[in-house]
Amino acid sequence: MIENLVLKNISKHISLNENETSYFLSILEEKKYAKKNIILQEGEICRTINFVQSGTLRAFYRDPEGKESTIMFAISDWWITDMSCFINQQPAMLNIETIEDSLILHLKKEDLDELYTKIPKFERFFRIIMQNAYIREQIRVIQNLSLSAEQRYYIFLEKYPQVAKQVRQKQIASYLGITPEFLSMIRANKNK
Amino acid sequence: MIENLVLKNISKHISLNENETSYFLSILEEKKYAKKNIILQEGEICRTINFVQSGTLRAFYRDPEGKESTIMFAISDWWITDMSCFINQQPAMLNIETIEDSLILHLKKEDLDELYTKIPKFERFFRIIMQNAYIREQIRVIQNLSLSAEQRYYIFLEKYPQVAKQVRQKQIASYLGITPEFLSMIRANKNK
DNA sequence: GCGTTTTCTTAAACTACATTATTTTTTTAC
DNA sequence: GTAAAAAAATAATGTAGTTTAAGAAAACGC
Repeated sequence: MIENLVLKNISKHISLNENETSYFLSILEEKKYAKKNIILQEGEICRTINFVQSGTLRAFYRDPEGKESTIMFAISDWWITDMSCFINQQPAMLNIETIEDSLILHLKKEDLDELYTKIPKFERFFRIIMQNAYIREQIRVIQNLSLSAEQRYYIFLEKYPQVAKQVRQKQIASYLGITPEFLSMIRANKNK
Repeated sequence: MIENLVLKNISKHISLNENETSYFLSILEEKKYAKKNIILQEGEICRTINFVQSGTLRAFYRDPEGKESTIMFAISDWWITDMSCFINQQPAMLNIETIEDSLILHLKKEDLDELYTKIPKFERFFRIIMQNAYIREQIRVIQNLSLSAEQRYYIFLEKYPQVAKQVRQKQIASYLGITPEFLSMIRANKNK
């Protein structure tokens, strides 16, 4: 069944009865995207938080000169959005694109706000999701400040081996904050 | 009254009745610290999340060679902890020190867990706190990846003018991920 | 208030990573 | 399956930020 994965994801932190489950499922909108589709474009209001049923997504910032910085990858079982713009319902800073064919569940801001009041347990669920996201970003900041590009690359490979297989090297480079050319040099050095 | 500030902080996102208020206050432990005191040392279990009534705090990572990276500053009205180690009740990666004489309210992990079950509104409160922290860190990652040290410095000055006045330049440099010498050069350039 | 310690500044030499350009390899489109 | 496009590798040159060192200014301890 299609909904299994998101319910399993929810059940890691809270448990729902039948009514709650069916209400929750009723506010999700499922959409299929082919690979290389933009699901959120910078400037556009970011209306949904998104659960990846299957596929691979990438969120990235594009600076005024066109240089891309990858902010996060999301694979099956992850939540992804431009959180800042989703919460404030403002034009997105980030772009989110599919890297593989993907099946996404969209949850609208207004439906989430209603969900919090109808089923307060979801406050707990998203408190934990936000907490984990904060911890992840904080660790990334520490690593960006204290480690060399080479160290960050090998940590990335260890931490996200699945992602590393699915995405282009230039996208990994842009996640690490280096050029594809320099990542290429790092990889060439490993045999020395 | 001493407790006013934390109650005002809470009331930004949820409202408490009298019983709830007094229960919440009863689990906070207030402590005074002189300037340059360590309130959390790396390696020690991080048992509390901390609210700054007054003063200034700094959380930093010290790498094996002794180089420090400032992860965050906290002034009056902010919450601060080593979130990763607080949540998992593990040895801290970070150190937290006072930069000025400070008055801190400590909230223990076990009391917070109980608070969530006794007054579920606090799930909402900390959901919002975590969400804001996540958004802040994500924006910091974007800026670290896409901007020069000079640009990051001027953004820091604009965003945290209060902090900038209270902390040493070498601490700002370690927040930006550059050496104090290079920050000094950036500042010298501003007149050119 | 004064000596000591820490921080800040300046400057020269150095390095991690960027840029540009070219070639080779992989992916994509039909 | 093959041509075209995109990505990856390699290498030379360039630069943002580091390191080291030394002097000046500010903060600290008593």
